[in-house]
Amino acid sequence: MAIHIPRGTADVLPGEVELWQYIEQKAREICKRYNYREIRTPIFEHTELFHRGVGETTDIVEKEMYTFTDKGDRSITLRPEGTAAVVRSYVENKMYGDPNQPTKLYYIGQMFRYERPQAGRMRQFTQFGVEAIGAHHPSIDAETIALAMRLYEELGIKGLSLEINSVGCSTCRPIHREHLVAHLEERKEELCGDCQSRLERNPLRILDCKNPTCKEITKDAPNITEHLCEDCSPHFEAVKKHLDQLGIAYTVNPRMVRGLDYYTQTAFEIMAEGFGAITTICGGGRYNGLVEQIGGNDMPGIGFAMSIERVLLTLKAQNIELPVHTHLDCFLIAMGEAAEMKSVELLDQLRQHGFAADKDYVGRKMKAQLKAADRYAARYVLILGEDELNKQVIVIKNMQTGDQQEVPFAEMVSFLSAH
RNA sequence: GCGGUCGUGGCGAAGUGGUUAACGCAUCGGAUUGUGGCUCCGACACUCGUGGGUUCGAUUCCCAUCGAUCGCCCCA
Repeated sequence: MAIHIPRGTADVLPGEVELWQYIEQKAREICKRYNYREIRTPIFEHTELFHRGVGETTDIVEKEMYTFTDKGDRSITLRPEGTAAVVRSYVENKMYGDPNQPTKLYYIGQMFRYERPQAGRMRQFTQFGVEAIGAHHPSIDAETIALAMRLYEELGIKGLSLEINSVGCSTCRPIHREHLVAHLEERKEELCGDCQSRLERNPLRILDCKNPTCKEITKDAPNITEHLCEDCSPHFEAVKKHLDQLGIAYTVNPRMVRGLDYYTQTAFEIMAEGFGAITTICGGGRYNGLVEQIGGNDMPGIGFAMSIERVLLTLKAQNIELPVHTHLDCFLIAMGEAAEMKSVELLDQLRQHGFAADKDYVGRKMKAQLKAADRYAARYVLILGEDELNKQVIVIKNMQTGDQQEVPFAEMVSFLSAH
């Protein structure tokens, strides 16, 4: 029996991988312009990192992690997200000591979460993420949001919408939490089962529940934005002003609560019209307590992550063709054994001069070889038979025009370079 | 973790409790001894997801399982 790919994973095959490369290249480009530099951290980390970083009560930590014990009896976890690891590295490598602050980093890499797969949700998926650590200024909040939005725009994605919120900080959140719990306690019995348990553990999340009854109950519940403290409130206002200045449209969604515990103040999501039930293609926010949580000093940070898979699904749903071209410059056809021998030398020459070139390896007839050249979208077919070999020339055929001419071996490369 | 739909050649897709399981695309060959994209002809290939059950007989019916896919939850 054949062995099957594990559930929730996918092979990226030639034909599609070019799209990945294009998006990754675009992401790297834009990061360069915004002065973010790449960081590569391990695929696995000590489990403890995510417990402390992401939060004990989150779904990710509670039920979605790939955790195992290694041969040294360490608890290891395949990273479910990128931020905790980047922050760990920031602290471990003392990046706060670098005079260039904030530390602006980006990553592109595989993440792992044990979930039921569906459109846009895989067990192994790829995130492009950005982190700016060491600055509290609202302009950096706006900048990270802008970076994501500009990338989508440059890829041609339409129907983008940005939702923002402030989830407060350790000063204002407890106050809001009190108000919220007091409001919800009155109708506790009517809440859905999930929300009843959330009431004690993470009441903020009830605001985000999709259950109609819960929605009704939370309709006039106090919003966090009403309780923002003297630090958070002006910060949020300033972030909005900066977005206005950048001409980036947004809506404030006071109900948006992100599912990772480390978020403080700014939280945002970018949605796109597209595929299936999932519309969020980017999520992020500020995490001012995280560096300390992971053992560093008191440093603020902000970042986002987007799934390349979801970007691809969105592009596909919107019928957007990325400008990726796969073609061959030259396809060599040799007739007869002597010509075949010479042709491998010529083929190697072409490759050394930078041409993408190939030949037939399975003994096809000339007609079939021309068809193969067509399939490879070859610009030129080079034909070498007995006659040509004797005359030390090769026939170069332009596949678009059909024109062909004999060119001496010595002039083959310069002829092709000139065309 | 819960629910819906679905598993037949490389791909797409019919179909039946009973000898050789349609067809289309693709591939290879020929028409056209060394010239592609069109046309015609021919050829090739299938454990009918896996395991078990019912039956004289199962790809078909039943059960289980695995997988795919979509949705819920959650998230990117």
